[in-house]
Amino acid sequence: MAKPPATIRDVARHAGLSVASISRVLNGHNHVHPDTRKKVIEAMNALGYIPNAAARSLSTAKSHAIGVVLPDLHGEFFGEVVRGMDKAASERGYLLLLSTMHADSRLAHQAMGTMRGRVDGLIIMAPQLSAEDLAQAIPADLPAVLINSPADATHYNLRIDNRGGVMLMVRHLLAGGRKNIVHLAGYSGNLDAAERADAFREAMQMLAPDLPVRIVEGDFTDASGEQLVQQLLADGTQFDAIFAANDMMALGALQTLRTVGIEVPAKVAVAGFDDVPMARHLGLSTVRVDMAGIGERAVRRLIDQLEGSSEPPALARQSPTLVARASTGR
Amino acid sequence: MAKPPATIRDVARHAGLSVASISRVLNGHNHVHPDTRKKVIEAMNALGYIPNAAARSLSTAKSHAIGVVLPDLHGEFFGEVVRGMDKAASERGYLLLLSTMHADSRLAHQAMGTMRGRVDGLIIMAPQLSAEDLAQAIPADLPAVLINSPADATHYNLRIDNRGGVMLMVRHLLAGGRKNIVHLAGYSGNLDAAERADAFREAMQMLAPDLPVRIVEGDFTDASGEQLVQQLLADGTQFDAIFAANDMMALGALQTLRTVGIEVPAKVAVAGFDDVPMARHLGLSTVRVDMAGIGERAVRRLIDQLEGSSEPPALARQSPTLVARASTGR
DNA sequence: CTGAAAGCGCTTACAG
DNA sequence: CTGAAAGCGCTTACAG
Repeated sequence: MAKPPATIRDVARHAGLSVASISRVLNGHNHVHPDTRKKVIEAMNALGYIPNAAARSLSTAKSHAIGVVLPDLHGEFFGEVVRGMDKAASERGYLLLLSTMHADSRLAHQAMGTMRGRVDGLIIMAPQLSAEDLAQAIPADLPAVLINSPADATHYNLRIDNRGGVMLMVRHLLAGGRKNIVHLAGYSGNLDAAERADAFREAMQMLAPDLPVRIVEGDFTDASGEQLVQQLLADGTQFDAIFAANDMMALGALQTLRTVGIEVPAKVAVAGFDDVPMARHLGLSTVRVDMAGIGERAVRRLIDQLEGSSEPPALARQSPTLVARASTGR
Repeated sequence: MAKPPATIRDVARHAGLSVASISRVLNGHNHVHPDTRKKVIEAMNALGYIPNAAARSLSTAKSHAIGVVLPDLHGEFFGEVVRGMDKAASERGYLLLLSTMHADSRLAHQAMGTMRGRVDGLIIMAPQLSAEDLAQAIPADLPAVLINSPADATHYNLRIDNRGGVMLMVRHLLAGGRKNIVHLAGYSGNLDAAERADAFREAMQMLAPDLPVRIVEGDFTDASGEQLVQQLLADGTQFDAIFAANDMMALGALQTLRTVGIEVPAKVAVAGFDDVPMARHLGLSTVRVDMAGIGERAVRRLIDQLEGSSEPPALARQSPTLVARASTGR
């Protein structure tokens, strides 16, 4: 508010040098005499000089900022993934420009448009967009890395290794002696839900070909988990394990089982996917996805790309881990 | 990657006008002939023109970006508060530059320094910093709005109305006929913990002057909630209600009570503060704070300040609401 | 209502 | 190793 901030010219004047020299030490160039460097640094400190980022960007055509476009993430995930991104970005001297995006693809387009010209690249998480809408929304001239988004031949896409995670849990349930496992799937429009259901089928086929494979579809809410299990009971379906496509549905299942007095894990084992904090609290076995790790990897990869050490686009998978708790055994 | 993006000169050439005219319609200035405006818009569309944000910032000395400095927020809070901020910011045409900050005050300083020159103002949430460290870390020339931070005469500070929230819950517990309420406080270094404990004392004094006031100190973790209640039981303390300073401690309390077979709410009512998702699931009564609302208000207020309609700095409070569930009565 | 031109604060060949 | 100068792409008085 008081005096206008010092510019590079003020520093040059103060140090008795040219602006070019100031710029050189600012950017860590070689070919600067140690004495000169010292004088410059003193002058900068004396004036409390901070380079103007806009001027810098205009000159270099680089913003050193990364745009992050995320959906309306529920629960912890938002915080976790952003934390990972922030870590990776700040380590490499980048700043994060954030925009949450709603399911509407027009808004997605708009969100990315606003960022264009202000960021060097984009990280996009758009599980709810179609491949076409997504392709349309990404500005053609901006490097981008995708997270949990529909396939796309031109961008690096980081996804959860759903197959691996499901395999871990199915193996765990079978090892516990379960014979009749029912999978509560998420709603079919969701990429991860679909992959988990497919993976369940495959895992059963592979690990226990003569056991029955049952899949019923819910919508990722606890209410649907409750309902689905009520339905199974009403139908007289035999089962000794419930493997839900996410923790919320698993919690719903637990709720119903408790209500009707079916012991967990004695009679029925229950497992989820995600490892929300509640899972630990309720002793729910689950599959943990390292969201912070995904955020970190995505940013690292984007920066590598921006700075030239890029490899061809690919589909990478973040491996989940098994978290065994009381709900699947003692 | 292909051709370099169009500049304002390209648009001017394409439209057969001067760059000044392009700029005028871009900025919605009056005194532009409708025909001219039309030509400009056509040219912009034809070239897919997007103004260069850096050049704009350099000219206007405004970035239309807001820096957000948040601590390592646990759980949902991070996502919720950012969502609120993003909403308010995008409504007014601002972008959010995000940086998470760790407890270390040097890092706080650094985080804010990086933002300086790239943002028009700052939103800072620094519950863990001392007033001095905070004052030191905020660049003097940047407008800033504080959230849940130590008092400061020069900035608007938005905090949770802990008194109001505690009052609601104490009134609720008393209305349920509880006579011996024990408050599980958070660790004393925390601002909100201290306010909640004080507020508890005051509320009891005011609403039920002849009932005993008991406060024991924990540290906001569920483990400390478990421990504290075990201790109360071991000491033979009489109580028919536990009001914890946050939900995690309340969950710990529930855990201990269940373990030893004390019925909730028949024998002991349990209440928390925050309304984490788990609270709903476990039927825990609590006090809900609208974090998204806080984020929204903070951003609105900062933008008002940036755009001139500022009022003097003040301490504002976001009112919580009572969420009564099974743990405090039927 | 429109255009020519200066200026915002940097970076970077180009000379020296 | 250092400096003078052009240029990045806008905005905005200043004339007309």
